[in-house]
Amino acid sequence: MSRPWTVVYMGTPRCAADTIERLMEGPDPVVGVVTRPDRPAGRGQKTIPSPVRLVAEAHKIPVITPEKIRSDEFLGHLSAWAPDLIVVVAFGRILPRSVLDLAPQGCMNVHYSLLPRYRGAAPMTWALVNGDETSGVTTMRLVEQMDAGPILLQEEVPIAPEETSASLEAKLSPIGAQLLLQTIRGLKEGSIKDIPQRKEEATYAAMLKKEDGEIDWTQPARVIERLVRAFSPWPSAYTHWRKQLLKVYRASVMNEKSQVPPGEVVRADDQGLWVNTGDGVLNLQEVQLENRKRLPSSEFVRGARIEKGARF
RNA sequence: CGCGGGGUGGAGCAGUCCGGUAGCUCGCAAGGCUCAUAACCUUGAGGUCGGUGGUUCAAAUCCACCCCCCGCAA
Repeated sequence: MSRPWTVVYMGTPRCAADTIERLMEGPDPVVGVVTRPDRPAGRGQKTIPSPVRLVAEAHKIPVITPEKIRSDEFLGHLSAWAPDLIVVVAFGRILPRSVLDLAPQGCMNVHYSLLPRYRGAAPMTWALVNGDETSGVTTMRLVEQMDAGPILLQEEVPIAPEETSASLEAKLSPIGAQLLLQTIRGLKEGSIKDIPQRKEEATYAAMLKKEDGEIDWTQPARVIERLVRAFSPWPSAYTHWRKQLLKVYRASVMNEKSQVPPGEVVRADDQGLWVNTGDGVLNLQEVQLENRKRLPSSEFVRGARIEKGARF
């Protein structure tokens, strides 16, 4: 096999952290890491380092957290590291031409969808919202246009019936890491060739907005159930009850119809919280009222004194 | 100093404003009923009301500080 490639890694969240750990088990040394600056997070604006930063520091790899991607300072750092290859996983920033062209082997990206479908920030979530039966992971070369570069390798992964964004991410993350190693190996061997994306088949997975999680009770039960799964655990599907936010973490479609208006409680007992929708009854199985703990709905019902006829 | 809500038998909650017998829906135990049951009836056990200090004849309740949990925001 040919000589190792030095790699600079860019990424931020949990799945990117898992991936760099796997990458470091491979033959190619990670010589530098770029991640988002520590941000105030959680209550009391405590500053939290990104998951990728924690991993990098634990392995004593140099880390930079540039505020500006388009700066000479940033380019200077990258050049000093002189990477053969730049790997980008869920970094959350668009890279300029100058960065894309910096490494001899270019920039490679791991994306959690079967491109060209679901280009963009939240591919797994939107695949679940749409009720897709499969998702997947793609490695590709980065180009200036977001997620539009040539595909290197791709692996399809089935979506389980009760899949949530959290479970799908946990599933795709190691597969992506594996695919990344495989891609690098293949590129060295010359066994992989670029496959241009069919841009006419491209779809876009927009960044999630909180309001996207608001439940429209006139929708079919199965559509709402998918929304609940897709937005679990973040940003979560929600509705309102007595002027308070009620998050819904788990729901299941009941084989039952009701004549009451959509959003009305059909039944509330130790079997859960049954609510009518546009086309049938949905059982909210796990909920969380504002300021309270996340609970099985049977327990929520006990304390909240919510009854048949209540409206969301 | 980002904003806000909460901690009450094993679970989920009410009671706190206006201090005075520890309450609700469940769970648990025993007994009853029943062909039978996760159903129903009766009875019972189980609590230093997050902690410490203060005010008071008297504190779950009022005051001060501390610990823990959560929603918003990011």
